[in-house]
This record gives sequence, structure tokens and C-alpha cells, in this order.
Amino acid sequence: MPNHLSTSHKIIVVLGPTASGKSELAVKIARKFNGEIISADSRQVYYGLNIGSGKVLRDKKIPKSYFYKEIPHHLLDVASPKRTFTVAQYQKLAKKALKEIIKRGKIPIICGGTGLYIDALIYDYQLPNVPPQPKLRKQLEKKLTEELFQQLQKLDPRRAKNIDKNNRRRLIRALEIILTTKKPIGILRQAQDKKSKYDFLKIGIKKSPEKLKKLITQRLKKRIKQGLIEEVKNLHQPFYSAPAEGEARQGRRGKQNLSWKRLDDLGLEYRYISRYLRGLISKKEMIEILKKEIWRYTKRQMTWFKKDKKIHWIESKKITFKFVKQFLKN
RNA sequence: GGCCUGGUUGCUAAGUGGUAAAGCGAGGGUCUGCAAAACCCUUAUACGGCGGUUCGAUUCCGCCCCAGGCCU
Repeated sequence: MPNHLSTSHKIIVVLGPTASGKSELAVKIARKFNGEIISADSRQVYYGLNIGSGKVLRDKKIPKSYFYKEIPHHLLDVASPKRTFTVAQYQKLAKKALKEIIKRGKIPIICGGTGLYIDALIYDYQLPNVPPQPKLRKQLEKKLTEELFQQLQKLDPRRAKNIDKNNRRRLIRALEIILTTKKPIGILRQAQDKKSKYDFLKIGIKKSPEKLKKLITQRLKKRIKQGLIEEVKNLHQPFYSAPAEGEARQGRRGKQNLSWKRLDDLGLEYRYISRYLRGLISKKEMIEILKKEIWRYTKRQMTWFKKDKKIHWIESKKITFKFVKQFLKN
């Protein structure tokens, strides 16, 4: 069994490309094995992004916290969509949730498609204690990529050695760290080889490309039927009148008034539907582009997951349960 | 029937008398505070057909085919 450390706590991870059916599987595991779910999704953390982010519905009978089919869900609706949320924040909140679940004697089930978030949590990434500094970034943003790289070489040669010298975003962050701490961080990486303090079982949902494409199309259609376009419209310009029955649903906390730019940044459904709403593309184009973009997104997700040799790729629910049962027995 | 414009890799699209950009798409990859992001690599003999001119034509000439436009 993977990572068996006698003193550590057991956690289950359910991951896979978007539209593969993670949420449903996670809930089933949670019900069967007395678990609670921690979402690991970079968009579901925002309130207001519901249909488009594929958030599970909230049980109406259980107000206050987030339940779905009587299973508590964590890390949903924890941030305003107006502001950028980052891995560091995710890590902090998710860690807290994780501890609490363990304290309750329940099994934490991390479920999501954001690979970085999952690993930051279970491997306890040591992120430099340097929050983003907008002013500094703005300044660095003015420089040429090459200049950024040269500056980093001077200040933190070890980091410069293994950084992607074309990636401005990374370069700026690296400089932000060194300029703030004055201490080179040198080499990071190789997180996957690190020991986790948890004993975890990583389950990946495997789907053939054909199947996945089909699921993407179906889900997109379904979401549009559920009011996805309305959701995006309201995020940009919410209704002021009392919300209608169906609308009061979940995670609604006042008006969002997200700019088109922000919606664009949120990606996929939010990006392309907002472009449609702005009249930049037709509805038909929007749907075609989305199918393509969502597919490409799954490929990026898979690139991340593929190199993780600890993932157990499964194709049926039955096998999953068997796996989980055995994992929890040890 | 006549005239004009155009036919370049999966798509869009440059270009030159000495065998050919780029973008998109597609595939692969990187990843430690924007990750639905950002970045990198790959995409072998692609110039409608047949002749001609030329040392050499995708590039010039002729004919043909195809697409679009115009004219009678």
C-alpha cells in the first residue's frame, strides 16, 4: 500500500481531468467510509461561480455549512471572485479543514482537478513567506524578460539555474521573493519524491479521450440548460431585485459586478461566455470554442497527473471501493 | 462565351528565379503564492495539373482543371 507510515493519518485523494466524475465518486466514497470532502479546485473556492465551476449543490435542509448529499464539503465558497485566490491561501485553509476532519475521526477525501492545490496540501509545500506585492510586480512587469532573468541570475543564481527563463510570471515571482527576503531560495522542486506526513491513497479517474470528449460536450449542454449563461451575466451585472426562487440557490453573497476582464481571467466558461455576452462571438462559436478549450484543459491536467506515479488509475467504482477498503484496513 | 482575381503543409496566410515565413490547430512537456494560469518543444519531401523558357521555377510564359467575382 502506498506510503504506509504507521503514525500518519490516512487521507484519500480523488483526482482526474475535468468532467470525469470526481465529485460523484468522492461523495460515494465519503458515504461508504465515513468521510468528508475537501475540494481542490481553483475556481470552486470562489462564491458565485457555481454552475461553471461544477460546484456540487448545497443541501437546503442543512444551512450554515456546505453539505451535499449529507456529506460536508470544505473549501467551497471561501473567497470573493473579485480577488485573486492563490495556492498559499488554499493550502492554509485546506490544512485547517484537514486537521478538523481528522480530529472528528473522519476520513478526509481531497477531491479536485487542480493538481498543484492537491500536492501543496498533501506534501505540505514550503511556500516562501512572501505574499504577492502588486507594486513591486508592476515595476518588474515593465522590464524585458531577459532583464528579469539576468537580475535573477545575479541575486539568486541557483534559482536562476533551474527556472524557466522565458516564463515572466515565474521570474517575477522569483525576484519578488529574493528582493523581499534577501535570501536565495535556490532549488525547490522534487516535491513528489518527498515524504508526505500523511498516508494517502491517490485515486485517478481514467477515461478514454473519446469518452471524455463526449462527457465534456454533454456536461456543457447540461450546464447551459441549467442557466450557466445567466450565471455569467449576473456575475457581471447582478439582478438587484429580490432573487427568484431558483436563483437564491447557493453561494449567493451580494452583488459581484465582476469586470469583463476578470471574467476573462477566470477562464473557460467564464471567459468565453462573457465574450459571447459582449457580442464578440456568436453562441455557436462560443460552444465550439468551449468544447475545444475544455478538452485542452483536460490535457494540461493530465500532463500534471501523468508524472505522478503514485496515482492509482481506476476505471470502475467497484475496484475503487476495494482499493479504499484495503487502504483503510492497514 | 469573354474578362479579372486566386489556387502554398489540417486551417488561415506571407513570400522569393536558386526548393518556402508566421499564426491557429494538433501532439508532447515544464511547473512550489495568478495553476481553468504562465511557459517550452515537435508538426518528416505544403507551393492545383501538364508542358515551355532557364544552369535552375513555387516564383516567368502557354494550355488545362478548380474556386470566387465581373461582363455579354
